[in-house]
Amino acid sequence: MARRTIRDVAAEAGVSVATVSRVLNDKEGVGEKTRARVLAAAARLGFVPNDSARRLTSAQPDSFGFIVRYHRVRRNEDPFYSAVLYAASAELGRHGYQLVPLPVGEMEAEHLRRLVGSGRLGGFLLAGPEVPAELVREVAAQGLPLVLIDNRDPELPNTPVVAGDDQGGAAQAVQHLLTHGYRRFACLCGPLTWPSSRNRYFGYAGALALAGAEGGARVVSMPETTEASGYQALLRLLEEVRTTGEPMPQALFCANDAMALGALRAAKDQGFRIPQDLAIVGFDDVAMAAEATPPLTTVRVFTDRIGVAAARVLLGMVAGDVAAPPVAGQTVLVGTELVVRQSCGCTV
Amino acid sequence: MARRTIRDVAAEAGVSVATVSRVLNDKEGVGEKTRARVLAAAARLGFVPNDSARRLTSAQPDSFGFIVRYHRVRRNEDPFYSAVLYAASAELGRHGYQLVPLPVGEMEAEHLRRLVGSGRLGGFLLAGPEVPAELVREVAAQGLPLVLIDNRDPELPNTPVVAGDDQGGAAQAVQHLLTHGYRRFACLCGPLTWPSSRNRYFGYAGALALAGAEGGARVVSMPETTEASGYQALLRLLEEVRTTGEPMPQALFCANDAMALGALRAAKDQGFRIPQDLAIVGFDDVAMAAEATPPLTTVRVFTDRIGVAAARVLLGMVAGDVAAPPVAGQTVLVGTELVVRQSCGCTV
DNA sequence: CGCCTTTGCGTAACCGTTTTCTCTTTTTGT
DNA sequence: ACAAAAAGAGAAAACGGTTACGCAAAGGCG
Repeated sequence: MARRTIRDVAAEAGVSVATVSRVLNDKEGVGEKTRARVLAAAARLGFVPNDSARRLTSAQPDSFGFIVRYHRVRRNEDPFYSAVLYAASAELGRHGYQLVPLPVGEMEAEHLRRLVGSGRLGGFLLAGPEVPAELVREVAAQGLPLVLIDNRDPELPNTPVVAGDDQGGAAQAVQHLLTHGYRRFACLCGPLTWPSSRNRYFGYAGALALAGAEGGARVVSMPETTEASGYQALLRLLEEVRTTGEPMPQALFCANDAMALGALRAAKDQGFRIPQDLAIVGFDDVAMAAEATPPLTTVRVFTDRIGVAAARVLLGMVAGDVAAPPVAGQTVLVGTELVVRQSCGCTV
Repeated sequence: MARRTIRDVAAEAGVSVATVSRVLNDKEGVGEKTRARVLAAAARLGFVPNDSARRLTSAQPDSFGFIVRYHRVRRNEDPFYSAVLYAASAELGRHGYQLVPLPVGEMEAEHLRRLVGSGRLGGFLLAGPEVPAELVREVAAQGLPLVLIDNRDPELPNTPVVAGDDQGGAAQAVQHLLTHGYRRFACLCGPLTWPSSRNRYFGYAGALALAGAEGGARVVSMPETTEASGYQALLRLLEEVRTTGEPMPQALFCANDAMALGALRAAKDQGFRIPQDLAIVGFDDVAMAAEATPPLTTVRVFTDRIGVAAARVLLGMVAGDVAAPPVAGQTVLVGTELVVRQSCGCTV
């Protein structure tokens, strides 16, 4: 079927093109009967409006950029944000927008300049804590809507943030460990400057303080959050226990599953039985978590929901698209879910 | 700075809009001096052409769809294709196109229909073996260029395919194992209907046949290629060895790192020393491979290059964009690289 | 040196929408 | 029943490019 234009629809319905346009854009000032007639004609002809022509006059943006640090994704190191990307893409697509993946390494390319320069970009989604600060500023300087995912930039105090509820999830995990009767804890995490590590630590420490657990909120912070870091972190913890003569923690809260898996390996290497000698819980619920020995109790992060939430905030920021624009400086926290397996001491 | 139009440039250069258009599109029929003058004027004004207006007349597509099975990416189960996506996106962007992520679950949405209906989509990249056949057919039925990544559909014999050199990489790995003096092998892999498992098995079996190794090309095929499958596969292999009374293999070739990691774990659980009692090599070179004990020797797959290659093939298929359109039915194999660590028996 | 073919450039129509302005028609108030 | 106001629908002018066509100047030829 040849492509139909608004004129074909007008002819088919016996009205003018202006009327068809009004009907298709839900503008008022069209009679009920005429409206129905136009709609029917459009459906009969299988009419699909031409985006380019529409954009030409209205000059509305038609896409958003999704910025993420390229090297992370490049070597299969972090599957996390691709789920966010897909979910956000689907949600924006539902509203007629496209989401363009913008790996950081390519930012300076002609592509981006054309996109921004031609006014097609309506804003940005910026994922992860490892995006260079100057890039964030450059993006912000475009004056376009910006939503941070799993990040937070002190220089952009009014930029909305969407993230998993790290603090709440961590508290939930610790509270579960407390029901097992454990009283001495340790936390293994990444740099406390990274929002996710920091918030998870806060949740852990807060829940412990609330419960009045012994020994305070012990923490081992590593420069990375990989499996290897988790392994090293446990060794370091053991070393500390040995030198200080303090009692060994009974339960370990790890800021992500990769670290938890590393700690689990290290603990087993050192002769600990898990969870009898040491309980471990992780965070994220990656695929491997369920397959560890013992299966890892962890906090599930709904990456797809984070993507959808971020997309909605962005949509709220482009004028006139959604009734309720976000409040300046707001943070949207997407709920988490405790997935109880066996590494915590449960025997399901 | 207010947005400049082609008319501004024409005025600035003292020529007509037609001439400016010709210069900007590298059409012939413009004098050298005039061309230079126009270019200078455009640069001076910071002119960026309006994509929508351009598309309105020429009706050229401006984006491509990247289709992948949604559920895989959703729960962080497969980071593989996101690297492909980003690389392809960057490459297409370099040529002025956008790449739109199209999770399979959303295919039927209004978004896709609009995209296809309004003629903006110039074709599709389709990643992975788990995309439903009827979807592939539906996409193919659009009559738009289609490139398969890590897939192959017997019903689409003339559709170009881009993939890693599974067979070559596997052969390379086996040849390396042969230099260690091993003569009895086994292969752990997923369904032999999946192109990647199948091709890796072929490379393994071929290299063995060429070397005349004992015991033929033993293989354990599992329905999945997860870490858990690898664990089970090794147990099954042991069981077979026990019941048949055949000698234990000396080296294991696994069709991906997840399975290799699982097999490694199982082997250690069964009291094998790696690599002294059993050598293991994997495929993919995921982040965890380097952190295993012992570090896993594996075949690195350049997911980013696969993305770029796929993008180039697609670009070659849209008329008039690249000089050399791909040959019908061609397959582009992206080279792999053996990463020697310690699980193969090397002591670096 | 005049005729014919190139070559270089400008004019204007067109692509498919949205939107302003205008002209009818209908509704409302008295 | 009549003027005034409101509502519905059409004509035409944008939007910012591309391109068919036409015309002038430059070059080739006998």
